[in-house]
Amino acid sequence: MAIRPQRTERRTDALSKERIVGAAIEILDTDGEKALTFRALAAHLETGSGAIYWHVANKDELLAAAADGVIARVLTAIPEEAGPRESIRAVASGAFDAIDAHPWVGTQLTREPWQSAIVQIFEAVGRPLRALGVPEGAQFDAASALVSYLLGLAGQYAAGARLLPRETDRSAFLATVAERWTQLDAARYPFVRRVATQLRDHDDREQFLAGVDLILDGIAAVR
Amino acid sequence: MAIRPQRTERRTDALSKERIVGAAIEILDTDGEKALTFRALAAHLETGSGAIYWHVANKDELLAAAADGVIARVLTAIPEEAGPRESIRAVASGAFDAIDAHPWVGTQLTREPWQSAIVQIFEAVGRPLRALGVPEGAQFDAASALVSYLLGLAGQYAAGARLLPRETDRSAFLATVAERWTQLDAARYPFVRRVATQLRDHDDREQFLAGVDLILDGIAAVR
DNA sequence: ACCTGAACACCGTTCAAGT
DNA sequence: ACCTGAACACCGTTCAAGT
Repeated sequence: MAIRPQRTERRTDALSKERIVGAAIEILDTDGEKALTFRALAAHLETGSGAIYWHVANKDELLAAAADGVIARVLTAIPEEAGPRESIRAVASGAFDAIDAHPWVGTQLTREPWQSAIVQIFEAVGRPLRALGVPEGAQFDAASALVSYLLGLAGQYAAGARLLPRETDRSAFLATVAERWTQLDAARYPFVRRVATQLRDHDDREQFLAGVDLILDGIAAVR
Repeated sequence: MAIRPQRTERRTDALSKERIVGAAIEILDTDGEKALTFRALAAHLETGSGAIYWHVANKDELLAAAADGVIARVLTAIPEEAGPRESIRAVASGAFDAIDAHPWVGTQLTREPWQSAIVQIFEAVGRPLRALGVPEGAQFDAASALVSYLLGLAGQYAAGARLLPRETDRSAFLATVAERWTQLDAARYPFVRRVATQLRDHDDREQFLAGVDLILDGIAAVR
């Protein structure tokens, strides 16, 4: 209702790590992992490719910062008040949704285990373990198992997205793989053939959370 | 004791997919992932880089074939007579050892979930589930969880190896990361700080198998 | 049918030169 | 201090030309 005064548009032309990372995320989201090059990024920011190196050490740092930004946003959105088990499930499903929305995050997370995004996830998954009654000595293994599982699925999911540029949807992709599974040698691959139809019809998110529950059940069993 | 006759060295000069994959594995093992280029491979095989494309579609296929070869060898070495749980543990530790010996396998496995090596692992891990008493409807999720976990760890392990060219050993690397963890903000990272010393002192293989047991316990609990 | 190796179309990164 | 953009040192892949 109020007529806003002509804003004296603050110039944001100056390069900064934030602007660079933001532009990188934009390119990754809209055009995919392969599209992020320093040349494309420089064009997007209307600068020279060398300028980026003034603010960012190299491409690894750029990708790590981009993944860190996405994950940090997801983790801060998780309510703290929930019980420990719900809290861990919330972290896991938050991470899943982030990777679903930004498949390149899945690729990046599996590239450097010591990067900030991983440490954040490790903390968020590990902290509730004490309240869950897991003995001190078992918490490190338990948190590592959860994080490894999450990263494994993240990697597979990202690989799928890397294959499908945009056209095919995931269910068509799964149907193709399932079809291939049914044609495997019956003597060598009885199990794979048997579950091929389940591959075709399953829901990724549900299956991911089923795995988290499996691990949580295992953790509870040890306790 | 017996004096072997002068062997009439069979000429194996002709290129073939096997020879190419064998040479690729050799380069990957001795010089690391980055060293495998078509130029290096061609030099190793004393041919032109274009010749390789007559036998192999592209680099993805080459890497998949290399990983497939390593994994197939590991899986056939596993005794069938063991109980279902021991069988799954044997597959997991076999895969771990293969990735430990050839870290590039870890990278490759996480790149294409539909590749032959993954299907082999999926089969080897899924087949014993029936004998374990897991209901038909739960076997797909259980096998997927085990494979995702394995791939997650494989990726992390490979990333570590990618970082350390050759000099530093893994324990020094873990000590460095652990040291960084102890310097994190106490309010935001209480858990990570608490387990930092465990990171430094833990055994990767033991922790990996602890995770497998955790998942197997979870699977047993559901049953 | 299979091999050769120059050429093409890219990369990430560096660095002298500018402002 | 920060930016420019050509240049460097690579890649994977293609393809005309050979045998």
